[in-house]
Amino acid sequence: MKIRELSRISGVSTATISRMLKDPNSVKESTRKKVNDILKNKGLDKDFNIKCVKRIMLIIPDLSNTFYLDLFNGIVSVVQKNHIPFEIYLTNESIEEEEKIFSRIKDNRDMGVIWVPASDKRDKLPYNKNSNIISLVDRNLDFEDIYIKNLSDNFSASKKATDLLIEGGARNPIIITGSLNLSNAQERKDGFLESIKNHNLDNGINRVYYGDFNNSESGYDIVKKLVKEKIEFDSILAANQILAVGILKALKELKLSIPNDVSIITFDKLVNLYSFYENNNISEVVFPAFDIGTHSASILLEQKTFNTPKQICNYSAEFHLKGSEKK
Amino acid sequence: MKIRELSRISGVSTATISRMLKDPNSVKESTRKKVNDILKNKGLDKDFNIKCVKRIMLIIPDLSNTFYLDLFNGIVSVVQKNHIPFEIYLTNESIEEEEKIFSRIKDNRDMGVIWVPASDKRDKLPYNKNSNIISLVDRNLDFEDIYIKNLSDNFSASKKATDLLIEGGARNPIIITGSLNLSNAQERKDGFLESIKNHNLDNGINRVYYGDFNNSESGYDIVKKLVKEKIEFDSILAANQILAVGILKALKELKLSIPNDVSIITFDKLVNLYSFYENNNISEVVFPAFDIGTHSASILLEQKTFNTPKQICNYSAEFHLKGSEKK
DNA sequence: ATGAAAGCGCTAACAA
DNA sequence: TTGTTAGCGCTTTCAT
Repeated sequence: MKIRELSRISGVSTATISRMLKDPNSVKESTRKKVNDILKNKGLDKDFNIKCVKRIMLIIPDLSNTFYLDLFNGIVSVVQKNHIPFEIYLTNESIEEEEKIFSRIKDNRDMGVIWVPASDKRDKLPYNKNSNIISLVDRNLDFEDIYIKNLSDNFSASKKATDLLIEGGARNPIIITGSLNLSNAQERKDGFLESIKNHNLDNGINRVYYGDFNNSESGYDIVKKLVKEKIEFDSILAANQILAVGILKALKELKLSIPNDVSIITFDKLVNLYSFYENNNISEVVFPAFDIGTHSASILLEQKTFNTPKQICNYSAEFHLKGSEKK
Repeated sequence: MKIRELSRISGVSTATISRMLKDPNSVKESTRKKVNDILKNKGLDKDFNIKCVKRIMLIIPDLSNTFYLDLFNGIVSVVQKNHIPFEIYLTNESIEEEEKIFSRIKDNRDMGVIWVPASDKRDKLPYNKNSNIISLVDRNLDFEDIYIKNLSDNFSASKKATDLLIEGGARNPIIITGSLNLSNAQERKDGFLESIKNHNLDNGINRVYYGDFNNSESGYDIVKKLVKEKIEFDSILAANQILAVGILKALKELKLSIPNDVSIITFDKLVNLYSFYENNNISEVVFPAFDIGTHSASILLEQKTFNTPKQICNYSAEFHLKGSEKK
């Protein structure tokens, strides 16, 4: 099926059809409807993609943690069902790599991009908002030009997790979070501090320790150092899965029991293949990564124009409570 | 830069350039060289892709195990360096899904496909060999028309692993492998049996047990059942990582010590994030997944024609010996 | 906002 | 194997 044929059966000129396929908004609503109805009735949707976004690209730091892998699988489930070409690029948290990737697609106006930014630290966006439709995921950026955001409500989740720890008997909780370059780490810290304040606990800011979201050893080192320097704590909020692994190892070596000596909640799923082997009873704060993936992809496919209104979606965490939060 | 311009500066007609870009072999070597030299000298390689494969697609069951994830990362490292569009599709081991994906790309002659087949059980190939260039990975298929294969030498690796177990003192080794629908499972069984035969151990075929490569519980159940039914064994070759996890859990619950009561080697890396937390001293048979990924991608990008000669690459395993194989 | 018509860039047919 | 030429399909221009 060619434009000329569609023009013939719809009584609309080839030029108008051509315009419509490139940018639906450049054609009057009634004309568009006429052509679309014909496409639907004759089942020609496959020949002519009338959507604004005809393929999707995922730009993401890596696929090394379960959140990203679930996110990826969610996206795949949508693109595969809709027969949408799907590309993936890894930035390895490098802004330069990210810019290279964006520069290569700047002329592909039919490309929708699902983007997990490499870092929050940047002066400008790496793309032109008139070239690509972007669906931001997981890490927030403070630019006016980002219209679609799929974010985790880290602040509320962290606040609630801390509430649970304190209501579970913690008198002296701490948080071990990641670099403040990451909005996640920042927001999880802020939610923690909010709960601390609400419960009238003192020394809020002194309860915050900074590790590395990509390095278990940093969590391990922090716990070991605290104990060595006799800095007291009776409860830990681990701000991600990778830190939690190091923290748990340190607690084990120090023979501190969970939850009696130290209660704990961690962000992210600790479970994976090995959960079959190793029972773990650590309470988790889990964001619906798969759903975030399906939604961030679907919302791109629904776009009919570049002039999209702001669509900011905040996902709430699920709490998988297994007892480790209660003394 | 357009064909017309290249035609002008090279003194070759637009038609010939067009032909050359579509299939380099349709143009005389000297003419091709003349045009290619101009492209190189003027740095126009970016405008005209003179390769046969202009983009790469990975068709793979899933990304849930470390072998596939490493393979994926190897491929990504190549496509990203070469600025090659890269798509990925998951089949979830469904041949129907696989056929759908192939049918959608059958007219994209510039697409190179890296393919991990969903299953060995099939009557015909799901693609036309004149439409796409395929690089088969990990699972073998017995069709004449597959010219590029990147396979693991499962037979030799399994034979050597079994040799190590027996030389380490095993008198009564068994293998727990996967469904015979998978060439991996098949070949690992055959390598095991070869070693058994070479060492003049009896009852070869009775030493083989079949679990499910995707289900740890099957490995767990087999070990439990063997002990319950008092079927003796003093050594296990676990034919993949997922089975190994279940096997290890069963051995732990049965209080069978490794390697004294039962020596063991497993295929695939057991290490992952949790290796930081959980020390494991299990010997592993590991294929170079990352390298297989880079090679299977590179070999596609090097193709200059559809009439490619057979290129079958067999990768040897690395043995990460940690003592669990020696009694 | 639309259609007629010209234009663009690539490909296929054909002849040498 | 190559160039000429006609053609195809889509886009852009321009006039209304």
